[in-house]
Amino acid sequence: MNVQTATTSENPVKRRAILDSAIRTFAELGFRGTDVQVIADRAGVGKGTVYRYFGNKQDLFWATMLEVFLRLQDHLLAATEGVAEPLEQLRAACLAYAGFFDADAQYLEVFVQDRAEFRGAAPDSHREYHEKLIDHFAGLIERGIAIGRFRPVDARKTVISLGGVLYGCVVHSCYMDHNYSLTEVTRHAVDVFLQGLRHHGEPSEGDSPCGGDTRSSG
Amino acid sequence: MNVQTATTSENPVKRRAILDSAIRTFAELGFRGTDVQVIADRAGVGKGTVYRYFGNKQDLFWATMLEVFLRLQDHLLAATEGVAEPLEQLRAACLAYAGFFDADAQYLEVFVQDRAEFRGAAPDSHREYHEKLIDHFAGLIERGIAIGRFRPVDARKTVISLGGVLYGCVVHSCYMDHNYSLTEVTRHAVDVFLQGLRHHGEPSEGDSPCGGDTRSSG
Amino acid sequence: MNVQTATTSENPVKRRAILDSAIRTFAELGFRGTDVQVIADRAGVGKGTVYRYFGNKQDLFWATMLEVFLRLQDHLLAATEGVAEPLEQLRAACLAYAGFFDADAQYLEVFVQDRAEFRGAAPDSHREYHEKLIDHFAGLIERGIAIGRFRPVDARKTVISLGGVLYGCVVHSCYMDHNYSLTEVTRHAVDVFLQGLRHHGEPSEGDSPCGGDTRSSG
Amino acid sequence: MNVQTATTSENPVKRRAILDSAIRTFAELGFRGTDVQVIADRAGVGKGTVYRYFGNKQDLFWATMLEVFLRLQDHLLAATEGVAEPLEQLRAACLAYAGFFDADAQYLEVFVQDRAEFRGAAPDSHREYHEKLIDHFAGLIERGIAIGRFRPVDARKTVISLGGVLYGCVVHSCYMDHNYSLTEVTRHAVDVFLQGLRHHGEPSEGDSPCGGDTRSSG
DNA sequence: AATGAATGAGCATTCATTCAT
DNA sequence: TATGAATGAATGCTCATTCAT
Repeated sequence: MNVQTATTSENPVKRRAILDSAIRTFAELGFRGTDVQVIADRAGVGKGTVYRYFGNKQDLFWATMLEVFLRLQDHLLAATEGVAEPLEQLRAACLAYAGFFDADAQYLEVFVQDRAEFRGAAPDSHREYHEKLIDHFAGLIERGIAIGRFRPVDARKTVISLGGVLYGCVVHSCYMDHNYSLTEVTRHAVDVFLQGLRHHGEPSEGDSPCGGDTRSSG
Repeated sequence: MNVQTATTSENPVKRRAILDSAIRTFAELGFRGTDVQVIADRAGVGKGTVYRYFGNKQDLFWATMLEVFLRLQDHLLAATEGVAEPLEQLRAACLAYAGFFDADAQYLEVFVQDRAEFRGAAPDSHREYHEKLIDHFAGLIERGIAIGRFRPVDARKTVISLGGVLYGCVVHSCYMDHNYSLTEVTRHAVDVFLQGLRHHGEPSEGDSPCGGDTRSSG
Repeated sequence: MNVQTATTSENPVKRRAILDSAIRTFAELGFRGTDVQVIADRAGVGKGTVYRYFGNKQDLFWATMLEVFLRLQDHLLAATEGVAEPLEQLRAACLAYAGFFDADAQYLEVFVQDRAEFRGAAPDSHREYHEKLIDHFAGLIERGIAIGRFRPVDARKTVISLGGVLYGCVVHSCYMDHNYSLTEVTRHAVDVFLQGLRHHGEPSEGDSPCGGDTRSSG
Repeated sequence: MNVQTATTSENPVKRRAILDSAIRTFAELGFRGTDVQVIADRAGVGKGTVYRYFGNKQDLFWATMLEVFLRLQDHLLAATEGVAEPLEQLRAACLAYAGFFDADAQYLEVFVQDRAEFRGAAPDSHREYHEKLIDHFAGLIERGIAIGRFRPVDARKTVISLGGVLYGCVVHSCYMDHNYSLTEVTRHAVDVFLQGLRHHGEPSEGDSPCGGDTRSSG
């Protein structure tokens, strides 16, 4: 599912090593704070090799960002694979989102750096990946609406809002000394959000209104 | 409501000029990308003066961040002042949040830089401000629960989640080529979220379920 | 006779030290081969100071080149000051030209670097200095023609040719293992050239045809 | 007339391609500014091949320089082949020199780079070529003196001076905004110089004193 | 108190050269 | 023999911070 921009004979092992090193280093030091030499050292290659493979620091960062995005995407799709119910599929994706960043904080910081340094400016190729993922989940919501699970909301706008919700919860979680974990906060937000999305003709398909732990604070 | 760290005689006009210049410059160039000389130039003071007033670049940034936070806080409190209903007060605060950053993108970028560069690490003084604000809105929710407006959720966790929702919507909005404005996306998220927060014994207090434009996409 | 581009308070002593260091270093290592750090070290200032005073390496070089040009110009004008006869004045200037570069080979190499790296491209300000000097000597030749000392040649073209002759002799002198010194070769070329410039109605104003050492090779 | 340093089997076509590419690239970018990769690319060979054929960048440059020198030498000798009169032969050689560089500015820049980067330092083999050429023209002048065409000058010194004159005129020509072409300036210098070389017992062998265009400036 | 000249550590990028294939 | 991937030393320039005036 990954892309290979390799024009000439490139060693995929080295490419991967550099990318892993870049994720780690950009996450740790930030984009501006990262010395490419450090990435090279940690990847076990010469600095020149990094430039051979990725052109310059910015392109290297974008390749890094895309790599993280694709890993996230794989993670999300895998998490929703066996789930049939639209609402439960959505919830599964949301929890997978939280889990992805909770499991590896490096990925989170790469996302943050991307926003801070480039403000969403990215090669068009990246945009297309975003679009596709948005479309995927918008379709999911459309289906949920069609079968009466969701209120008749603007599906696309809802996906984008939900993206903001998820992004904000994981990124913002570092701010509070609260005892709630990243996943906990995100789960709560998702619970409430999905509850707000539900169609009101029927109170609920199960017993609990929106998942059991709404009140429990862990 | 501002803080004065001034040890000796300081000119508040100059202090304010530097702070305004810092907001503008950090927002435009980022923390690492900002040359303190530029801040000084734009403030019309010497570079040494900037260091006299704020010690070093990082402390200057934190002072800048606090200034923005306080302006946001003033804005939020002002927006909720006359509102009686807990839910409507909450909604008003949320919309004020969106409006604050929509009106001046500089504030947004300062927030983003803070997260990217310092990851929530900030002097304890800042923390206290955050805590107070969280407490304020947690109290609001508690009251809403008490009078049967909200479901019996964990108030504090809900405030923190809502903080993430708001932060995420405004910060993430730059990513999509979507036609939705920052405010629009945020309003939608807030609508859904607040709807999910409502107590279900009563369908709604007014006519519209959660604000009129849930479906409209313009 | 030097220019001071100083906009703010600059230390002329430091400026001069940097310029001297730059002449020495560019001459020794060439433009591309020169590390600005070396110039700074030899000048006894920080590298940042060099950039403060001259902006960048190229501008520093041009300032260096202009400095050398102005020193040469001073030298030429001083050498011709007391001489009345146009032809003798011209000869004196030519020998002064050779003497200037013979006395300090650094100047020569700076000229060479300028040609090699910038191919005559230079700020307009430099051009004006060149023009003025050419005009000066063209006027001299015009006068020599008017009083019958020189053949009726194109004065301006002759000055430019003579410039080439002088430049070529001093710059080219390093190529041969010949025993002739830079000055010797140049003097010979000048002798022959000036002889070719003379008006032929009168054999010579003195006894020797064009200077005594035309044949001597020591 | 070319040299073959080839130790083992070398492809002369490739060698020539590299040399042509080197002439073009060194002329365009300068010695230090030239990336050997570019030479290889333009020659259509691998970078390793360039190193196989020429050892290192400096040796490649010297081979390039020698190639240009030999082409110039061929050009000069060809131009003087049918000319009998020593003075006219000399003049023909001088004009051929100007024409050589006027026709292809690349050659000129290679010469300039050689002087700037290596200051005449070159393998002894090169020196021998220079010597031979100097001897050739010195002999010409000796003959001219013997038959009373030239004044009794030091022939060798005169050749070297003339070399400087020619070199200076062509190299220096880029400096002035004057309207004179490289050839024009050189021709004028040569006219005057040769005129100054003439024996004065006889005013002239032809009608014009030193070539027709001494005054014309077009 | 206010200033800005001076500093030098820090970093992105290039390119000559090597050597495994 | 020919190649080009890999390397790391080298260098132009920036900018946070200091301190003499």
